Amino acid sequence: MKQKRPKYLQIIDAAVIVIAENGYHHAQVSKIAKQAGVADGTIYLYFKNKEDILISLFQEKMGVFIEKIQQEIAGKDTAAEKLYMLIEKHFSLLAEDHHLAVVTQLELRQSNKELRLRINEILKGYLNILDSIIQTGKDTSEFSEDLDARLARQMIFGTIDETVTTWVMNDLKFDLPALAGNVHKLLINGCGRV
Amino acid sequence: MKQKRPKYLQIIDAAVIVIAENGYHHAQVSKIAKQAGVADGTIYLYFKNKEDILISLFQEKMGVFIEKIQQEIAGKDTAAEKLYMLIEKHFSLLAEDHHLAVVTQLELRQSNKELRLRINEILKGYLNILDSIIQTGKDTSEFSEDLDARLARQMIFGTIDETVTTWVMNDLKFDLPALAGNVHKLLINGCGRV
Amino acid sequence: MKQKRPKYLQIIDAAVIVIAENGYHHAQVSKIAKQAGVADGTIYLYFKNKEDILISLFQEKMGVFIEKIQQEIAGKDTAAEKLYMLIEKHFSLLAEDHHLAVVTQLELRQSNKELRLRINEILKGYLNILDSIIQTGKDTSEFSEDLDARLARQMIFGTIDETVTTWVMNDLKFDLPALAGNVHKLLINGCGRV
Amino acid sequence: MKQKRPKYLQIIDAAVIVIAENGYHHAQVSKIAKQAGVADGTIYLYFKNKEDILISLFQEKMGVFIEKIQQEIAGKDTAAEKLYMLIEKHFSLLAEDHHLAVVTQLELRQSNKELRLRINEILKGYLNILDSIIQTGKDTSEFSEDLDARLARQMIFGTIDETVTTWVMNDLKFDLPALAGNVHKLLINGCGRV
DNA sequence: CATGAATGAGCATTCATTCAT
DNA sequence: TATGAATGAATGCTCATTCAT
Repeated sequence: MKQKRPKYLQIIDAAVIVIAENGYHHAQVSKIAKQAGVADGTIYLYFKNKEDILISLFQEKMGVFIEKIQQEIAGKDTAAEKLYMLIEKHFSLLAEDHHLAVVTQLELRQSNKELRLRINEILKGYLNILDSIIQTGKDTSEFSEDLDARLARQMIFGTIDETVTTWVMNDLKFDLPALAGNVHKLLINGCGRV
Repeated sequence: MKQKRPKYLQIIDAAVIVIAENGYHHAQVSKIAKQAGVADGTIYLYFKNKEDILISLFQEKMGVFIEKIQQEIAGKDTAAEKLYMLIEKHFSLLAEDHHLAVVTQLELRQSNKELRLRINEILKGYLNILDSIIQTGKDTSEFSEDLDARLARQMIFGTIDETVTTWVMNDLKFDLPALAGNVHKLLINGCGRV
Repeated sequence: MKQKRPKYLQIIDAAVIVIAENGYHHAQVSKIAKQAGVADGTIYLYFKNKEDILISLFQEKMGVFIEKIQQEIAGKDTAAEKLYMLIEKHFSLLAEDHHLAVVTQLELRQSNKELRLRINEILKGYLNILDSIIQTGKDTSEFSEDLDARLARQMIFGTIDETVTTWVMNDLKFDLPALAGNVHKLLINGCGRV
Repeated sequence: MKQKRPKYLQIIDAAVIVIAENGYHHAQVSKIAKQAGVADGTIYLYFKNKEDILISLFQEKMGVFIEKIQQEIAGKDTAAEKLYMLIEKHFSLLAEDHHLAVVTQLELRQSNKELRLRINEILKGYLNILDSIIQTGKDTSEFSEDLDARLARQMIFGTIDETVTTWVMNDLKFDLPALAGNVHKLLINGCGRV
């Protein structure tokens, strides 16, 4: 598996740094190669093309992201508790890695539609977690049973995503994890029984 | 009336079509000119450069968008009614103009950070409407008085935007305006008293 | 005759100013029109094309230049005196009109070979004066009778021209007319009997 | 030896040919690349931009030019002899390379002021040789001790340059090196004691 | 005579990808 | 595996000139 070779991750980490510091459109393959300490041609021994670097980057980072969140919510029983842990972890993981935050919220969105669709594919792992939380909420009667699961998922994801994007657009100045409580309250209200 | 600058709007409308059909990165100035039925050089009699076309496009279309929404909500008294009209109009206006929907949800987001910041500036007009609805809700006690206005705005905008983007990403297949009622219920719950 | 119409000279004077201030390659027809206070299209009622403006400019200004120099040297009897007056007048006329100096020494030389050949045609009037001075010198035995007239003319013209160009390249800082005496001495030596 | 950068000289030689044959303003980078037998992009591995090609061209060719002239005059004792060798070599070197003659006398002068200033910088090496010859002349009492060195340099350079330009403008038809003797006589007279 | 909106040909430069070593 | 020199397609913008009014 290519993931096991050290240069694979080395190049992905270099890509995150180069994209965060130079922006998506100025992140040339040669810059990534230099940052990774390899020759330009070496990139193509580990990735099919430039797009493959970006896909793999998102896949790799999102994989870790999802895994950590799942660990956090595994021990919780209620949907409310699970949702809180998800929001809190989502915010704190990005607050800990500014480069990654910039890359996922701003830069990677400048890619074309095709790449965005493939990124959406990867995102499904995250959305599945949301679906399972919503289902939990219905099972425990925390949420209304006729709650539209897809819309609820869009509300939760849209709200979290918009909040993070606003934070990044504001140059990561305010304390993102501190908002977890209020965001959680809003979303629980939205999903809850009236 | 804008009849005095027919070519200006002619070029903007051409840009929407060309970007929607070819994607942001393949929307060459010459294609826009051909679509508008003018010479390449004519573009530069009305716009400073290519970026100026995009800014102006967003400004022009968003201006009409905001105006129509404001007309809809002006006659309503409660925050709930205002919010419903906003969601319904937002969805139906985009459902009526698929080209514009694709351009604003997908293509224009591929622009660089600078352009994105200028687009955000223009978006503030829309966000101001949201703020005034939230304020109305607090005044009428529909919403909790300690509701965090900024987060509420992010939830409303994030949810609506995510819903529209999902619709566009699904090739505009499902009935977007039909979702207005459920989205409204979710958001009102979220903002409401517990 | 087109020369009699006031706008003809108005446009030529505007061209001198615009070229001097913006450089040959940034002297657009529209700038010249604006400086002359006429519409772009009006230029083409008086000149065939842009090149015609430049040719006419040189012709018009060089005509006055030659006339004034001829008046100065007409009353002198010796070649030495005539040459001195020519040098002195050449220097002082350009020192009096910095715009014209910049245009003839620097900017007009950036034109293509064809235009340069036509400018050379016009310059022949000036070179004829030099030839007549050299002939005078031979007649009066001031100059050696086997002096190569063409080379002598090139030496005189080359030296004067190089001196003026050096002055312009040095931003017209030093006192050009003050050099007339020394330049004259050098050239008279060069042409003179050994 | 410059064998280490064969493509560098290859491109410069191609540029001389392309500019001589097409004129400065029609010497596109792609034409130079094709003439040099490399891809367009390869040009930019060796030169910063198009202007850099022209600067380097002049530098490279003028460097060789100056070196050869210095070798010629090194063995001579008198200013007169040195000046003769300089003129003769200057004429014969250009007579041997018509392309280079056209490029330096006509085409490169069509560049903008900035480029011309940089060319003047490079020319200083040549002018320094003239200065040293003039100094030699003063030392040996061949030249008047109160000869204005700067004007003398301008006379020598102006005369030689004007002669070469006239030759180029006449389509290199007459025998340039054959003029060396007469030009030399004129200049020595000009600088000499009366 | 005068206007000025409209035209459209022309070109330097970047950068993802390849391949001989 | 690893290198890095070489490739070549692709595009926004300017400005001299025209012509309907």
